[in-house]
Amino acid sequence: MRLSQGVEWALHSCSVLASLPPSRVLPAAKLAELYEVPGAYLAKHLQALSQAGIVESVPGPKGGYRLARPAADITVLDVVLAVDGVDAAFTCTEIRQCGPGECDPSQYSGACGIARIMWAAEDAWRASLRAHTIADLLGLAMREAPPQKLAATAVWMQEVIR
Amino acid sequence: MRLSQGVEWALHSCSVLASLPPSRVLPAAKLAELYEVPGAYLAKHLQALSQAGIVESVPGPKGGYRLARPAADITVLDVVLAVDGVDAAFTCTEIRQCGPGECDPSQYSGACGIARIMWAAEDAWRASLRAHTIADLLGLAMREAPPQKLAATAVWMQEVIR
DNA sequence: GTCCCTATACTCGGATAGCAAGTGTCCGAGTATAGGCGG
DNA sequence: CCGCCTATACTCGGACACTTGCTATCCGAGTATAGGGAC
Repeated sequence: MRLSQGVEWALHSCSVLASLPPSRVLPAAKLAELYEVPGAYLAKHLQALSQAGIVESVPGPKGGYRLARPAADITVLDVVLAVDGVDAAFTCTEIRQCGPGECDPSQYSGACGIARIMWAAEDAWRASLRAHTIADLLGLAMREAPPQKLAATAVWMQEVIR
Repeated sequence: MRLSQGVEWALHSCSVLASLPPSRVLPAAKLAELYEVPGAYLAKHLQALSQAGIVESVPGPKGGYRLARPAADITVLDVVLAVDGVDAAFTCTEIRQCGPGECDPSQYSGACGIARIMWAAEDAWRASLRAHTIADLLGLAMREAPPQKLAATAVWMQEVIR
């Protein structure tokens, strides 16, 4: 089980967008520059966030991205599902119904026990991610990043802000 | 995030192996027949379980696989990690250190906040899987499968058992 | 001087190649069995 | 009749193609701005 690289980028990007003044936007190219990642590829993930209604885009010059709602109303789970897809990691193919003594599917009450356990674990994973918001991420970064880094980022952002 | 198909097969296979009489074995080909899956591919996953010390193999005619320890001592997590790999789903590439104002890594105290949250969620997922054993799976199957299916499987197993 | 029009440049958005990992298959190494042979 | 030897057949184990999905990139559609011209 492996999580897409884009999840990390998307979470960091949302954290930065959360620090923008209201109604200001930041282009994808600048975000890519901030993290030294391929701009065109980061744009693809921001597109996914846009379609999920997490960020909204402003076209044209002076355009860019901003959060679509308050950072405290966006959970980490929202971002992860938007980038990585909403499908469950475990898919039950009902192989319990194969082999000797095949019965009518109606004979089985409820889902396969193995699937229930796997899905319960995923629910625990989702619940843990749902317990944190983008606002939490920004708070952590503000509190734990080196002061020198915070200052440099603030200066840089003043220059590229729209 | 997507879990390998082999995880489902491995869990079902372990559940069946748990129902074997002591010291008896079942060949991979018979397990594949029971679930109507490609035998050679299932063998690949059983190999992974063998290397992880979850099942042990008996070579030669009358050979096959059996659990390496009591079913109650094998957690679902053990099987999942053996088949899918032990690497964390989320990998932190420390992109927080990139961009303007780059500092010495020693300036950062502890892991990135985003990584901590993602890893905590994975811990919750692992804990949920660790709470169930192969013995639980067998119990569920015995209790919930249609009686007709249970009987047919028991007959089939008497024929192919080693 | 002011207003309007046009050309420009910059943004997002989706469609297009490349590559790694999961998927599926095959053949070789090793061993317990079954049959034949000798005593 | 009993024991030993050999050939056999069946098992696991690792090495080899193929497909799906993630990774990375490019070009076209749309818009706000800036400059120039007309009034």
